[in-house]
Amino acid sequence: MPRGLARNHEEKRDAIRKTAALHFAALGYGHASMASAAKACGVSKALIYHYYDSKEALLFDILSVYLGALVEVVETVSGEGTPEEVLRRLIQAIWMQYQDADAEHKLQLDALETLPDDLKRPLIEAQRKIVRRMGAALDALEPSHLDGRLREVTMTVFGMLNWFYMWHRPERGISRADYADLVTDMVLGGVRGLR
Amino acid sequence: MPRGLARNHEEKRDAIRKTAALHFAALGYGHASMASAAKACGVSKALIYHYYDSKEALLFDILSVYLGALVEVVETVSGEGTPEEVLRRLIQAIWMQYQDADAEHKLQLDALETLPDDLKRPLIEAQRKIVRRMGAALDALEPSHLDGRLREVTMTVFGMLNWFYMWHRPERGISRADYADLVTDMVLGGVRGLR
DNA sequence: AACAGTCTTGACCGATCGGTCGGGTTTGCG
DNA sequence: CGCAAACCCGACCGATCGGTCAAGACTGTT
Repeated sequence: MPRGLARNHEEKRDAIRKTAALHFAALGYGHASMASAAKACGVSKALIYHYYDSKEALLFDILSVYLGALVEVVETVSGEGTPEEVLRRLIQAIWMQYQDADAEHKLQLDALETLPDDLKRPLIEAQRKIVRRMGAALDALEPSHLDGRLREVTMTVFGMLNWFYMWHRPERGISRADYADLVTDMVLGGVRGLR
Repeated sequence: MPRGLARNHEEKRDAIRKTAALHFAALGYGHASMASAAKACGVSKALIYHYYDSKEALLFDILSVYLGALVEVVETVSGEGTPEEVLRRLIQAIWMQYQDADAEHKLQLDALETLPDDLKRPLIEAQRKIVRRMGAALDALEPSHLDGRLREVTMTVFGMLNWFYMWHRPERGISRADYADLVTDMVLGGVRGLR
């Protein structure tokens, strides 16, 4: 029984995953090739296939790691304090997790649909967990006020958050933390504004 | 000087543009091929190249027609009435224009960046016109209240609107018109909620 | 009727796609 | 040390990509 995995096996896999995510996000998953991704990673294409079975498997791993971390963060946000405080902490937590993961986030939006159903399913389930948590935090704000519109209101929140990377330029405009508070304030006021 | 364009030249071009937009949006622009688009249109690939110079030119025409119509609608919304009424009409107008253009809208989000700069520029300019109009409508709501945050608040509105197609299923949930009003109400309340 | 140019197609092009293969080098277990 | 498997690569594969071409059918102008 000679030789197991190299000590740095996981690190190298991590590096490929991260760099490939940046590359796929920059060029678009459909336009980016495995050859160009390999060049971006500074390794041969064959080496990527040593770590991953296929382009699809690589994409799945990128999204799976990203969404897994997001779910964990969301589910560990404490539920103490007023509903307003809980919502603010939840939005802040999601928002800080998005940081440094713009590529993975963008990839999730434009390439998740290209995965076959059996790979898509667990990722969708992770998204659902996150959405459910946000829905619960919103529902706690004004009992019975959001009846029948909880789903739609929840989605407006994710719309504000997910749209961010489409227009924000790091060098100008407000900080991420400030934007999270801005969104929280608008949601709090917006929910009260619903008649 | 024999023969000009066929009487139905424009109609056939329109049909190709519309069907290709649906096809590109369904498969993703990067994954969809001209051969598959041709099959979806029920014509040969060579015929598409009779009407369009390249895949890029086809994409540009799709986005150009779409954004052109959107700009026109946005710029003809009347400015009469209270600022709240103007905002509501503007959001309704954008929203109704999005209808039946989900494919073009989605395409704009995931493929615009793949165009070369000289083709991208006029489309970005069209987007800017729409954004400016929304910004002005928001700025009129609470003078001096949005100072320095107008850009970010404007983007939250487009986030709520643009995110819609990612989660909405036509057969369930609220109608488009109701969602437009929901967004308007949340924006009005949200802006007041900003401290 | 003759002709120029549109309309339409299937066959075809070089390039690139995702993926594989044979083989060289390295490394840990026996 | 010996050797099997991990690690790594250049070269290669069939398929498909965006795009072209030659040619037949059709049509409005002269």
